[in-house]
Amino acid sequence: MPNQPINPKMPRGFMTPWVLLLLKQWSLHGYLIMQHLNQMGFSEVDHPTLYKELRRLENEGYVASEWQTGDSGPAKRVYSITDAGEELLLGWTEVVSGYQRMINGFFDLYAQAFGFAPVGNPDVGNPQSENTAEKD
Amino acid sequence: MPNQPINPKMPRGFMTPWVLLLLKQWSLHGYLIMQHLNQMGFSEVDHPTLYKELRRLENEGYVASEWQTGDSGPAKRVYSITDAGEELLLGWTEVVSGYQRMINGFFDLYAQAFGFAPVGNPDVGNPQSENTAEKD
DNA sequence: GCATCTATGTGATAAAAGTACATATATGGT
DNA sequence: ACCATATATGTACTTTTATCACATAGATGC
Repeated sequence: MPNQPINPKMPRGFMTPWVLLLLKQWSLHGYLIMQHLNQMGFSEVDHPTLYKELRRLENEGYVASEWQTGDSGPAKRVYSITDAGEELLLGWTEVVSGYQRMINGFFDLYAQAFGFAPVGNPDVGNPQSENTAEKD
Repeated sequence: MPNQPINPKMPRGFMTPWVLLLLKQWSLHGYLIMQHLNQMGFSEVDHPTLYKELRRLENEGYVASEWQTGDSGPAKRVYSITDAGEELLLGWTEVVSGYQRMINGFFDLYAQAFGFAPVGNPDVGNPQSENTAEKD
């Protein structure tokens, strides 16, 4: 395993549909969104990146926020999705479907190139022994 | 469908594993790699981005290139993967598996939020009529 | 009193991507 | 002969994006 150069940075454009979908399901503040994203596999979301993205989405009318004081701890800016945001989410969902097809294509080619699917990938039956590779 | 703000740009870090995998399977020059990537779903790969990425991968020893003159048309810089590149590909494959899990998580949450999977998504059986949504 | 967790933000810098420009071979059309 | 287009690769500049460091503040545990 190479240890240095892999930087699986999730770009803002990759994060957006997840944020919109989370806000479709729940009303959340930034800190909670960050924790949800981490749970869903986003490695170490940079919090300024997320807060700036939320601000941008709000400026463009896709989410709305209001301060939640009252309860314990520091004030929370709670976001909820708008109608425009739900529409945007539908468009982004098609994009994520495209990502999914690309990833399926990756593992198809992987199986072609190596003769078997990588360990842990549910795509193919992972023989690992009955190696029917036919590389030329 | 929103028409303006969705930018499904594939970042370089997203493109890398596909490039390495293509070069694991074949020796290709940049122009052909670009066409393969387009076929695999990368929308409009920016050619300077790809050429710079190939140059970077070569500088870091993950691919090697040699000029192919001789045949018709302009000279082609044909790339092939190195041993280090194959190792890197294995690392990236795990990352792509992570992407896959994230996308599966997206569609799971989508089904939760909307009560059904989006049209065209193979994840769930797409009832679309027997809508058993249980949104609170 | 101090560290840590929660919670949100700003400002400066560094990295990355996109745009425009540039070159060259080859082919097909007018 | 000239032009447009497809192939094929590249550089330079600008803009966008992301990261890092810094900053604040309430609450809890030691």
